[in-house]
Amino acid sequence: MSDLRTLFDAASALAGQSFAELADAQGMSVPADLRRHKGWVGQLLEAALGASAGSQALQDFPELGVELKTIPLDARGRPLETTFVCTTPLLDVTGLNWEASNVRNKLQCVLWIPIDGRREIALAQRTVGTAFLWQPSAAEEAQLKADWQEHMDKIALGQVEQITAHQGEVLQLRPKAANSRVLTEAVGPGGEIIQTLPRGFYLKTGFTWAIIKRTFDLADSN
DNA sequence: GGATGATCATGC
DNA sequence: GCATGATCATCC
Repeated sequence: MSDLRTLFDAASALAGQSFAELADAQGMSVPADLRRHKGWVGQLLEAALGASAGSQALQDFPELGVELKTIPLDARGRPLETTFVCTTPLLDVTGLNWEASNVRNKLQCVLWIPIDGRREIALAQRTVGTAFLWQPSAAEEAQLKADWQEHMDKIALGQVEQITAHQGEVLQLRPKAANSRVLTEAVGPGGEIIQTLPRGFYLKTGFTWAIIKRTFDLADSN
Protein backbone atom coordinates (compact mmCIF):
# COMPACT_ATOMS: atom_id res chain seq x y z
CA MET A 1 0.00 0.00 0.00
CA SER A 2 1.64 3.17 -1.18
CA ASP A 3 -0.68 5.69 0.37
CA LEU A 4 -3.62 6.09 2.66
CA ARG A 5 -6.05 6.92 -0.13
CA THR A 6 -5.20 3.71 -1.96
CA LEU A 7 -5.65 1.68 1.21
CA PHE A 8 -8.94 3.36 2.05
CA ASP A 9 -10.27 2.83 -1.48
CA ALA A 10 -9.28 -0.83 -1.35
CA ALA A 11 -10.99 -1.25 2.01
CA SER A 12 -14.10 0.56 0.77
CA ALA A 13 -14.28 -1.75 -2.21
CA LEU A 14 -14.67 -4.72 0.12
CA ALA A 15 -18.07 -3.52 1.34
CA GLY A 16 -20.79 -6.01 0.57
CA GLN A 17 -18.45 -8.86 -0.22
CA SER A 18 -19.03 -12.14 1.56
CA PHE A 19 -16.36 -13.95 3.52
CA ALA A 20 -16.68 -16.81 1.02
CA GLU A 21 -15.88 -14.49 -1.88
CA LEU A 22 -12.96 -12.89 -0.09
CA ALA A 23 -11.57 -16.20 1.10
CA ASP A 24 -11.78 -17.60 -2.40
CA ALA A 25 -9.86 -14.63 -3.77
CA GLN A 26 -7.16 -15.19 -1.15
CA GLY A 27 -6.98 -18.93 -1.59
CA MET A 28 -8.20 -19.39 1.96
CA SER A 29 -10.89 -21.78 3.14
CA VAL A 30 -13.77 -20.68 5.31
CA PRO A 31 -14.03 -22.49 8.65
CA ALA A 32 -17.45 -23.71 9.76
CA ASP A 33 -17.41 -21.29 12.66
CA LEU A 34 -14.98 -19.16 14.63
CA ARG A 35 -14.74 -21.28 17.76
CA ARG A 36 -11.31 -22.55 16.82
CA HIS A 37 -10.54 -19.74 14.40
CA LYS A 38 -11.18 -16.62 16.42
CA GLY A 39 -8.84 -14.41 14.46
CA TRP A 40 -9.82 -15.70 11.06
CA VAL A 41 -11.85 -12.74 9.86
CA GLY A 42 -9.11 -10.33 10.88
CA GLN A 43 -6.55 -12.39 9.01
CA LEU A 44 -8.81 -12.57 5.98
CA LEU A 45 -9.06 -8.79 5.83
CA GLU A 46 -5.35 -8.38 6.41
CA ALA A 47 -4.68 -10.66 3.47
CA ALA A 48 -7.23 -8.88 1.29
CA LEU A 49 -5.61 -5.52 2.01
CA GLY A 50 -2.01 -6.61 2.03
CA ALA A 51 -1.11 -5.89 5.64
CA SER A 52 2.45 -6.93 6.25
CA ALA A 53 3.41 -6.51 9.89
CA GLY A 54 2.63 -10.13 10.69
CA SER A 55 3.28 -11.00 14.30
CA GLN A 56 5.49 -7.99 14.87
CA ALA A 57 4.57 -5.39 17.46
CA LEU A 58 3.79 -2.84 14.80
CA GLN A 59 0.82 -1.17 13.22
CA ASP A 60 -0.63 -3.15 10.33
CA PHE A 61 0.54 -0.54 7.85
CA PRO A 62 3.64 0.93 9.50
CA GLU A 63 4.50 3.16 6.55
CA LEU A 64 1.05 4.72 6.76
CA GLY A 65 0.78 4.72 10.53
CA VAL A 66 -2.52 2.86 10.22
CA GLU A 67 -3.91 0.08 12.38
CA LEU A 68 -6.49 -2.24 10.82
CA LYS A 69 -9.31 -3.48 13.06
CA THR A 70 -12.33 -5.54 12.22
CA ILE A 71 -15.31 -5.02 14.48
CA PRO A 72 -18.18 -7.50 14.58
CA LEU A 73 -21.62 -5.89 14.69
CA ASP A 74 -25.05 -7.28 15.46
CA ALA A 75 -28.24 -6.71 13.45
CA ARG A 76 -28.67 -3.26 15.02
CA GLY A 77 -25.14 -2.19 14.26
CA ARG A 78 -23.91 -2.59 17.83
CA PRO A 79 -20.46 -4.04 18.51
CA LEU A 80 -20.67 -7.66 19.64
CA GLU A 81 -17.24 -7.72 21.18
CA THR A 82 -14.75 -5.49 22.91
CA THR A 83 -11.73 -4.54 20.82
CA PHE A 84 -8.29 -5.79 21.76
CA VAL A 85 -5.67 -3.04 21.56
CA CYS A 86 -2.37 -4.42 22.84
CA THR A 87 -0.83 -6.31 25.70
CA THR A 88 -0.06 -4.51 28.94
CA PRO A 89 3.43 -3.96 30.32
CA LEU A 90 3.60 -5.16 33.92
CA LEU A 91 7.23 -4.49 34.83
CA ASP A 92 9.28 -1.28 34.88
CA VAL A 93 6.20 0.80 34.27
CA THR A 94 7.06 3.81 36.41
CA GLY A 95 8.67 5.75 33.58
CA LEU A 96 5.94 5.09 31.06
CA ASN A 97 3.70 7.90 29.93
CA TRP A 98 0.61 8.07 27.76
CA GLU A 99 2.26 9.94 24.92
CA ALA A 100 4.74 7.14 24.40
CA SER A 101 2.34 4.31 25.17
CA ASN A 102 1.56 1.42 22.90
CA VAL A 103 -2.16 2.07 23.33
CA ARG A 104 -1.88 5.60 21.98
CA ASN A 105 0.38 4.49 19.16
CA LYS A 106 -2.01 1.75 18.08
CA LEU A 107 -5.08 3.97 18.21
CA GLN A 108 -3.59 7.03 16.55
CA CYS A 109 -5.19 6.12 13.23
CA VAL A 110 -7.47 3.11 12.87
CA LEU A 111 -9.02 1.75 9.71
CA TRP A 112 -12.18 0.17 11.10
CA ILE A 113 -13.85 -2.50 9.05
CA PRO A 114 -17.27 -3.43 10.39
CA ILE A 115 -18.18 -7.04 9.75
CA ASP A 116 -21.33 -9.05 10.20
CA GLY A 117 -20.87 -10.78 13.53
CA ARG A 118 -24.23 -12.53 13.68
CA ARG A 119 -23.66 -16.12 14.73
CA GLU A 120 -26.99 -17.18 13.25
CA ILE A 121 -25.64 -16.44 9.78
CA ALA A 122 -23.26 -19.01 8.30
CA LEU A 123 -19.73 -17.62 8.39
CA ALA A 124 -19.25 -17.98 4.63
CA GLN A 125 -22.33 -15.88 3.99
CA ARG A 126 -21.50 -13.01 6.30
CA THR A 127 -20.35 -9.83 4.65
CA VAL A 128 -17.98 -6.93 5.09
CA GLY A 129 -19.36 -3.52 5.99
CA THR A 130 -18.31 0.00 5.12
CA ALA A 131 -14.76 0.76 6.20
CA PHE A 132 -13.94 4.08 7.82
CA LEU A 133 -10.89 5.87 9.15
CA TRP A 134 -10.89 7.10 12.71
CA GLN A 135 -8.57 9.21 14.77
CA PRO A 136 -9.45 9.82 18.41
CA SER A 137 -10.97 13.21 19.10
CA ALA A 138 -9.46 15.27 21.90
CA ALA A 139 -12.26 14.10 24.18
CA GLU A 140 -11.81 10.46 23.23
CA GLU A 141 -8.08 10.64 23.75
CA ALA A 142 -8.61 12.25 27.14
CA GLN A 143 -10.85 9.34 28.17
CA LEU A 144 -8.38 6.80 26.93
CA LYS A 145 -5.51 8.54 28.63
CA ALA A 146 -7.33 8.78 31.95
CA ASP A 147 -8.18 5.08 31.95
CA TRP A 148 -4.70 4.11 30.81
CA GLN A 149 -3.16 6.17 33.58
CA GLU A 150 -5.43 4.67 36.21
CA HIS A 151 -4.57 1.13 35.15
CA MET A 152 -0.87 1.83 34.89
CA ASP A 153 -0.82 3.48 38.31
CA LYS A 154 -2.28 0.34 39.87
CA ILE A 155 0.22 -1.83 38.01
CA ALA A 156 3.09 0.34 39.21
CA LEU A 157 1.80 0.07 42.78
CA GLY A 158 1.72 -3.71 42.61
CA GLN A 159 -2.06 -3.88 42.41
CA VAL A 160 -2.46 -5.54 39.04
CA GLU A 161 -4.41 -8.41 40.60
CA GLN A 162 -6.96 -5.97 42.02
CA ILE A 163 -7.83 -4.72 38.55
CA THR A 164 -11.02 -6.10 37.02
CA ALA A 165 -12.64 -5.46 33.65
CA HIS A 166 -15.23 -3.30 35.41
CA GLN A 167 -12.66 -0.58 35.83
CA GLY A 168 -12.04 2.03 33.17
CA GLU A 169 -14.70 4.09 31.42
CA VAL A 170 -13.65 3.16 27.89
CA LEU A 171 -10.44 1.17 28.22
CA GLN A 172 -10.46 -1.99 30.30
CA LEU A 173 -7.77 -4.43 31.39
CA ARG A 174 -8.44 -8.16 30.98
CA PRO A 175 -6.50 -11.40 30.67
CA LYS A 176 -4.86 -11.92 27.32
CA ALA A 177 -3.31 -15.36 27.09
CA ALA A 178 -3.66 -18.83 25.68
CA ASN A 179 -5.35 -19.89 28.92
CA SER A 180 -5.51 -19.16 32.62
CA ARG A 181 -2.38 -21.19 33.40
CA VAL A 182 -0.12 -18.86 31.44
CA LEU A 183 1.92 -16.65 33.73
CA THR A 184 4.16 -13.65 33.39
CA GLU A 185 6.05 -11.44 35.80
CA ALA A 186 4.56 -8.39 37.45
CA VAL A 187 5.11 -6.18 40.47
CA GLY A 188 3.51 -7.44 43.67
CA PRO A 189 2.00 -5.51 46.60
CA GLY A 190 5.34 -5.32 48.40
CA GLY A 191 7.31 -4.38 45.33
CA GLU A 192 8.44 -7.98 44.84
CA ILE A 193 8.13 -9.88 41.57
CA ILE A 194 5.02 -12.01 41.32
CA GLN A 195 3.65 -14.36 38.66
CA THR A 196 0.35 -13.30 37.18
CA LEU A 197 -1.82 -13.63 34.10
CA PRO A 198 -0.74 -11.56 31.13
CA ARG A 199 -3.20 -8.71 30.57
CA GLY A 200 -4.30 -6.71 27.58
CA PHE A 201 -6.03 -3.40 26.98
CA TYR A 202 -9.45 -3.60 25.36
CA LEU A 203 -11.82 -0.91 24.13
CA LYS A 204 -15.22 -1.34 25.77
CA THR A 205 -18.18 -1.73 23.44
CA GLY A 206 -19.73 1.53 24.61
CA PHE A 207 -16.74 3.38 23.25
CA THR A 208 -16.68 1.69 19.86
CA TRP A 209 -20.48 1.90 19.65
CA ALA A 210 -20.26 5.66 20.05
CA ILE A 211 -17.81 5.79 17.15
CA ILE A 212 -19.95 3.53 14.96
CA LYS A 213 -23.10 5.42 15.85
CA ARG A 214 -21.62 8.76 14.96
CA THR A 215 -20.01 7.49 11.77
CA PHE A 216 -23.15 5.89 10.38
CA ASP A 217 -25.63 8.23 12.04
CA LEU A 218 -27.36 5.34 13.81
CA ALA A 219 -29.96 5.67 16.52
CA ASP A 220 -29.29 4.69 20.10
CA SER A 221 -32.51 2.69 20.40
CA ASN A 222 -33.76 -0.36 18.46
C1' DG B 1 -28.84 -9.95 27.01
C1' DG B 2 -24.49 -8.25 27.78
C1' DA B 3 -20.02 -8.20 29.88
C1' DT B 4 -16.13 -10.70 32.17
C1' DG B 5 -12.73 -13.87 32.45
C1' DA B 6 -11.07 -17.64 29.68
C1' DT B 7 -9.73 -19.32 25.54
C1' DC B 8 -8.16 -20.62 20.36
C1' DA B 9 -4.72 -20.48 16.24
C1' DT B 10 -0.27 -19.32 14.55
C1' DG B 11 4.82 -17.86 14.09
C1' DC B 12 9.08 -17.05 16.18
C1' DG C 1 6.14 -16.67 26.41
C1' DC C 2 4.77 -12.98 23.63
C1' DA C 3 3.36 -10.96 19.66
C1' DT C 4 -0.32 -11.09 16.05
C1' DG C 5 -5.58 -11.90 15.01
C1' DA C 6 -9.77 -12.00 18.12
C1' DT C 7 -14.36 -14.70 19.95
C1' DC C 8 -16.10 -18.06 23.19
C1' DA C 9 -18.64 -19.57 27.19
C1' DT C 10 -20.32 -18.73 31.36
C1' DC C 11 -21.73 -15.70 34.66
C1' DC C 12 -24.52 -12.10 36.50
